Amino acid sequence: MEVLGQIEEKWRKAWEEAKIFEADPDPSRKKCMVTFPFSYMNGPLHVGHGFTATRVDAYARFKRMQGYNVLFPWAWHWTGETIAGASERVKTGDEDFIRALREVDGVSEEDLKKFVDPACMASYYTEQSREAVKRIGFSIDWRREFHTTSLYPTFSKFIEWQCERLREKGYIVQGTYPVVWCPHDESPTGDHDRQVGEGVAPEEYTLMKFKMDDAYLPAATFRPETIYGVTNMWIHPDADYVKARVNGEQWIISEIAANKLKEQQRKVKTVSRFKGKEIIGKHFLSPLSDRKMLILPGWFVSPANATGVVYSVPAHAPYDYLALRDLQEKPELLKEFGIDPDEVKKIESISMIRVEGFGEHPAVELVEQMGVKDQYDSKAEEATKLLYKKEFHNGVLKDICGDYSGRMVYEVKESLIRDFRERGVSDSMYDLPQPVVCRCMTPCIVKVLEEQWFLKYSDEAWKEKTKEALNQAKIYPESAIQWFLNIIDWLREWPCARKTGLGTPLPWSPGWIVETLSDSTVYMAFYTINKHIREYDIKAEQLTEEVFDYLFYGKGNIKKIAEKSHINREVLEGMRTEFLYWYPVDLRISAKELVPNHLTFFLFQHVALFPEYLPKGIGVNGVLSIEGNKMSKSKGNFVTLRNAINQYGADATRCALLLGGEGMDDPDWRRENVRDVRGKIQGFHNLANSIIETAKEEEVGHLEEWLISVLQHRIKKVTESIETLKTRTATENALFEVWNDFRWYVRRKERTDSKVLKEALEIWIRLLAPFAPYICEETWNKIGKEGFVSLAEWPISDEKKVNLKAEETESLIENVLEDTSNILRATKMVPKKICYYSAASWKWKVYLTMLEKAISTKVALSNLMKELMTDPDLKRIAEKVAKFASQVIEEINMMPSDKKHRRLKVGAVDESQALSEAESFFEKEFNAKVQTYREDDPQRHDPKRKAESARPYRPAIYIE
RNA sequence: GCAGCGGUCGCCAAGCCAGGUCAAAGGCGAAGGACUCAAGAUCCUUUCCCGUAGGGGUUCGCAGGUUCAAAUCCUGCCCGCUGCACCA
Repeated sequence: MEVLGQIEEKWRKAWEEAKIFEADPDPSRKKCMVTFPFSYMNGPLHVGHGFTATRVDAYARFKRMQGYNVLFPWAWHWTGETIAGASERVKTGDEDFIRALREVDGVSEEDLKKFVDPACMASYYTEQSREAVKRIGFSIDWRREFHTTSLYPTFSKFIEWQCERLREKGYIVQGTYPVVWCPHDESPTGDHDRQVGEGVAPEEYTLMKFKMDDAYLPAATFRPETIYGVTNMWIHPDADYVKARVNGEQWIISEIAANKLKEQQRKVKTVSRFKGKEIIGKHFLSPLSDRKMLILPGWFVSPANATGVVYSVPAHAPYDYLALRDLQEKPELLKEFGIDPDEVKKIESISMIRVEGFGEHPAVELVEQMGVKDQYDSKAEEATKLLYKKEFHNGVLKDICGDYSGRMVYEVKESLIRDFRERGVSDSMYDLPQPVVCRCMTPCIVKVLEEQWFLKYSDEAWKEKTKEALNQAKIYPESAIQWFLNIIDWLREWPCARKTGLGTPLPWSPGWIVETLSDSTVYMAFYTINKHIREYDIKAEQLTEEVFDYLFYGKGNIKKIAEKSHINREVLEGMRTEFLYWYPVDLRISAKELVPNHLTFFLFQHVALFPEYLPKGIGVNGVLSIEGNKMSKSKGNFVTLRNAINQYGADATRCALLLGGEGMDDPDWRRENVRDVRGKIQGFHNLANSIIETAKEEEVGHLEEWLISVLQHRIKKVTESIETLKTRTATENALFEVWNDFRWYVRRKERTDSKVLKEALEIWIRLLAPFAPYICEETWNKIGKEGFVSLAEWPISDEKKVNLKAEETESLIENVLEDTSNILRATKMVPKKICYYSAASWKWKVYLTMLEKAISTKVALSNLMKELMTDPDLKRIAEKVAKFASQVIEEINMMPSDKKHRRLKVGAVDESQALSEAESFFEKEFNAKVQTYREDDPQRHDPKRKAESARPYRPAIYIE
């Protein structure tokens, strides 16, 4: 381990000194720009990042070896609320959080003190992570590195330019929408920022406006269609209500509701304050029929829910029925409100929805059926939900429902809400169906956020073009394409600015900061020019819109731009060249969780801003788990990249990650596996060394031909796999399959001193280099090659070196080995002597004839025999021929066509020679004397007359 | 609920799109053996069941279907994982 560690350190330094990963434009070479989404610096990089990034790096290294001019840049994401929030938690002394920083991230006390400044925190993790990225051996051009936010002013200028261009094209618009809002943080509260209420979103209630004296009772409901069945009103007798002027009208609502409405763009002025009981017993009018009805006490009513005013439809709402029944059965409850019990008794349910499986009054039936006791019974909630669902999907509105009579509820719901609104009989308000509490422990409300900035991902034309962009790109794996298409359709306006957190202020609206998923979409273009910005120390002020327009669009007069910006003309041209050379992005890879947001935004924004430079490839991979569990700091199974490298080394970490999985499957990080892979790396090193040290034998025999031949297939497989980002398959082949080839060779040959073996090793090292670059660099050097393997030429599969005969002969030997062992196992014999009999040459003649026929048609025995009998030699032994043919006919008909072609091409194999040559091998394997004969050798030793059962590729076997 | 991915011989994981080479790659684990004074490393064998001659039987989430032939194609079902928006 110690040795491997030193090797890695040595080569990392060598790469750095030789600057081999610094890539500059070179028109004579094809370019390849690969990227990994910059990671968010609220913590150290972990092995999950490592997984995706290693895929990028393996591809980069592969392409570099293929001769491409490869650029793999790197940057850090600091934008957003999270770092600011984390820093805040340090400031306020959140013990759990601080413990995690100490224990998981290994932050020292001294550094911890600095974390009260979010920039220091981000900077700390950036330093740490850069170190890890270097040590794992990613082939990065560090000259282009940066981090986001206004703390990196030149990048901020780029974001400003991006926003301006988007707005100019009409892709950034303003809108007013309701959000879940934390009054303390003064910002929207996303799902992950919540202590309570995951998944809860603002819902719009319809408020039916019932007239009462000089005011309205705006009763809240999700089912305004039930207005036709209203019988009374519910008010909580003990809750606080107000009469308030709301946008010019007098409303009677709960006090809580009045406060809520203030946040929803309503002018609310409280006129008077009172307990609910004060209006109970009064009468009000239905907005549709002028029917006079009674306000009754409803203890189930929550003043915290919507307006705290509820109208009653006992025929269709279990709560309403229950509450009414309670009052009718216990008239004493009415006493304190001075209501005449007879008037309440006279209230009858009004049936207005017909629904299959129920009679006139579904709510009544359901309550009886489920045995709900009263309005306080928890089963009432259940019954309500059930009935709502039923009536919505299957309910038909009855004749008393005016224009909507005879229609299905779900059909008319939307237009009904709109109609009521237009006729002025209803209004609406937002509220949360369940409580939401922010992480800062403040209960959240709904706020209608005014004039927020949105990216207009709802734009149909934009969507269409984005689909085209997707279409022209290579997506790995292909199964992700459909997902992307769905996401493109599904996206709507995306809020692209926030009020708080780190980031770049919107240039035209400084109170707003560009949000994280919006400043991370086209920044790859910034890599191309940041090299110069850093080299020539170009200041943010110099990076005007005109400069960017020139660099990215070639717009404007360069002379004037150079003068105005005080950037050298040559420098500007160099930057322009650099952009033109590197763009578009050839490959971007991320975990699949970014498909519904970042990766799709990445496409959208390139369509908008760089339509000539659309991304060429996108890779999506699974999400890494740790020992089968989701990785998380609180679970204590958080594995940082740094720790992984410390424990197992870079090469082992890389290979273990790559071997974990490909496609969209979730790979799993297992200590056992990594440890083992580390052993393999060590083993490779040892084997390579022994081959290098002993190579001297010049002779090229059958086994050498075989090894070089099979290696050609491995080259092809690895090349194709990595090209299509099947990184697991690629690594598996480069590491294990090639290893097995070498192992078989050594086992058969019983020596490792062939020069061909060393040649084969040269191929192997190169095949493995993208995955385990350090150990390959070391062995490449040891084998005596000049230069870095990182820059060596990728092996090319050479058809001419494929030797089918050698391969088929070798597979013959393997078959014989296997068959012999099988016999030994079945008979439980300990062999003293083994005899092999190779098939007679007439059998080969028949066999090959059959193969040839089988290429085009299914071979029938009768036709075949007719043809064979035209050959006088065969005719003489017709009986034997017929017997043999019938034995192999099934095998031949079942044989897949490429195998038929192979064997035909190879023709007759000299099995006798092959077997004789392998005699000593078999003797060693079975620890017995081995003799080989031809089937028709008259001198053969064959007491059990086995020889005649010999078939091509299937010699007969006799064991004593 | 909507959408995406998946369910393979102890575990991880290929194969499935282009049906026969599939009892089904590779890795791990396990058992046995070689080497060694010993341990480790390495190498070999076995690892669904049966079998005294290279063979046979039962398998690829479940149930059907298509086909000479299905892990692979079709239909229905069951079970996991992930995403679903003001947020990285």
